[in-house]
Amino acid sequence: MFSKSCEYGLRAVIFIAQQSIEKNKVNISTISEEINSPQAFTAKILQQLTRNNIVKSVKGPHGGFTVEEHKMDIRLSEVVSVLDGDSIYKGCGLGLKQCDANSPCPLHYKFIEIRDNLKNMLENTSLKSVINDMYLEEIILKR
Amino acid sequence: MFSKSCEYGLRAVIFIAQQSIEKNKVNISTISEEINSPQAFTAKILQQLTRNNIVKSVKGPHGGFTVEEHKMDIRLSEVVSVLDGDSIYKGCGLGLKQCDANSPCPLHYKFIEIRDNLKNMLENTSLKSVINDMYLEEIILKR
DNA sequence: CATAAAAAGGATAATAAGGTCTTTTAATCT
DNA sequence: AGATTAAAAGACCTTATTATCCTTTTTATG
Ligand code: FES
Ligand code: FES
Repeated sequence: MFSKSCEYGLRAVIFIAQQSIEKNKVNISTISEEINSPQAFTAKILQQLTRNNIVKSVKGPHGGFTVEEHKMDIRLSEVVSVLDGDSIYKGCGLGLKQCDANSPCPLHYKFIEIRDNLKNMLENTSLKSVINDMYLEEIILKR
Repeated sequence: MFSKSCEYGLRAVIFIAQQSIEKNKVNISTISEEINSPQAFTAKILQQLTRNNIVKSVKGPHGGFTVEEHKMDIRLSEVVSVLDGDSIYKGCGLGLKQCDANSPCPLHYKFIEIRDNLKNMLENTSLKSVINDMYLEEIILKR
């Protein structure tokens, strides 16, 4: 469904956001431990997220990553489109160059329903709401 | 969503099935032209589908591929699991090694809903029904 | 100001996915 | 039987993704 980058990226952002709420900055080695991801690769992904203003990074001693208060409202869809582009929202399920209701592929109508559900789910899910849900039940970011 | 193999494979099977209903065998070069896919690669994919008894192949002059009458009832889910395995039906959206409601990831409940929709769609869609739908409207397999 | 901590950036390596080519096997038709 | 046609099989190549390593830059603090 998502690329590895995107999977790690989502887990990382969620972890950082959660820690930011508790006023903690977290560094890459902590992040990759807590979400069980390859450290250097995760650093690369976080660079992208930083450049796209999804997370904030601070260099130097006591530096690390945070999600700023006003960024808690961003939707998971934004994280996904930074890391995986938007082909998942727009592409044809059978790989045709363009998905278009005017000349649909055999799966078009059935597929766009699922694709749109995914899109809506990601667009309606804010980082904040994910974090809130995590306090209601034992939720994990690594296994 | 699906791998390239799976996209080409689904398109190929649908094309072959459609031709089989019209009593035509089709060879690889026709298939790859009609679904706009790389020929040699498509041949590889069809080998897999043949080994898994989804399509039937006949060598030699007037050979080619067909979908036999009694195979018209197979579900798209079978084609997908032959080509892409079943991680798409079972895997965690955030890439955890196992998806498990007992220790869910932050997206678990929202994600399994979409994943199950996809699964059901594929399990409820037979090859025959896809072909039938194609006679009702202008549907395309290449672009 | 030196030092240490941390992210950023560049280069490279490993693996997987996507794709091609050549040889072998089998069927059909003179 | 021999020529021809077509798929099967396997070796090989290419590209993209995933992952690591190492150097540079930034910055807080003693
Ligand atoms: S054309 Fe294939 S999903 Fe729309
Ligand atoms: S644990 Fe992640 S989707 Fe179920």
